[in-house]
Amino acid sequence: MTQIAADPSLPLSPHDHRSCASDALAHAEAVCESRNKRFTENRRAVLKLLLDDHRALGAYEILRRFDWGGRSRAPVQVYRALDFLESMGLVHRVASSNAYVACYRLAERHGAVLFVCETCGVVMECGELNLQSMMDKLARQSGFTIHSQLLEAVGHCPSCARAAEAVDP
Amino acid sequence: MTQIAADPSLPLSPHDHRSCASDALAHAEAVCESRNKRFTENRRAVLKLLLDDHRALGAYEILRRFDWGGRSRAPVQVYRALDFLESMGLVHRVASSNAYVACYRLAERHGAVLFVCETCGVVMECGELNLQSMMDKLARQSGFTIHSQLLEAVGHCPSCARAAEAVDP
DNA sequence: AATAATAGAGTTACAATATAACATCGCCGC
DNA sequence: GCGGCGATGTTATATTGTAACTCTATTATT
Repeated sequence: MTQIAADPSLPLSPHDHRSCASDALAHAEAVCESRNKRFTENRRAVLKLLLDDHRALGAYEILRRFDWGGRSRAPVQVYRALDFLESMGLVHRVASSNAYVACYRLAERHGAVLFVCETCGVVMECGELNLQSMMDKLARQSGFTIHSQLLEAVGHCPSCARAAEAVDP
Repeated sequence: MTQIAADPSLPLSPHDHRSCASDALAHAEAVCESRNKRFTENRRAVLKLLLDDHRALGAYEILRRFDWGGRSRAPVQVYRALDFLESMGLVHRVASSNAYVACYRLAERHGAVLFVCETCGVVMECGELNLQSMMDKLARQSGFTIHSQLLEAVGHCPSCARAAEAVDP
């Protein structure tokens, strides 16, 4: 299994996105293989759409872009693929905008800290485990048992922040 | 302005909820007063419903419980009140369940770390600022500017955790 | 290869959540 | 009183997410 830890600021810096996306796709394939799950055409197609860039897409945006080839447009299909991909740790749900973003951290199933730019929509993902363990610690102090965490911040990515600065200094 | 920092595990421990709720209501009144905002009947009524206990309610659950007195049932009204209350820091939105919970930390406008029990629905709120500043720090390292944070954990409160243990050890 | 078991796809219909747009009301300062 | 403005009331609609059921494809078993 590949175990490449992507630079968190990857989406913000210029890079060869074609290989970035194809690596992630190959990784997805490997992950499914290793867990005896089927990486079907629908699942692949949805992931591919999300891998187009480092932005989050809503389920209905995916629905629109999806090639239905004569079949009837059904949100269910998209949600099923998304649920599967999320359970495999290949995409993350962005709760603050009801959207989904491909995961480029080619590591095992994991939580994520997401930074979402409210202007351009780019999503930066950090693997910062300290936050997650602090959350765990906090929970344990009160007897809480955590099943899943949600860590997001909404704001401006560096370039949109500069642009906003320029307009409203 | 009152500045009482509630014990984060308040919702989990037996307490005089009547006074707990009425304190929060009085606080809300004071907050609005001090910021020259009107604490109208609709806003008060929605907050009162949320103050019934330490659980989150969906907007449509509030809609159902709301006393409309002849007026037509409109989600908009509920959302408007919720938006206002949230902007005043009197309620928090629980993104993981599209719901809203009253805030019992009688302090100035603030973010929150929410622990949500997926069994009984109780919401525990922590004022842990370390998490928030860690998030800020992480953001700054990548040039991100944060406007708002979303910190939630879903799991089991102590008593539901014990119950789950008993069933499935 | 035939067959049973199961996971996924396809389809229709619908539930749940949230907002747009616009008219009207009521409070506050003048 | 009146003008401005924030809040309410109303209708309609947009957006997001599931239920329920059938059918097909893949895999395991014989």
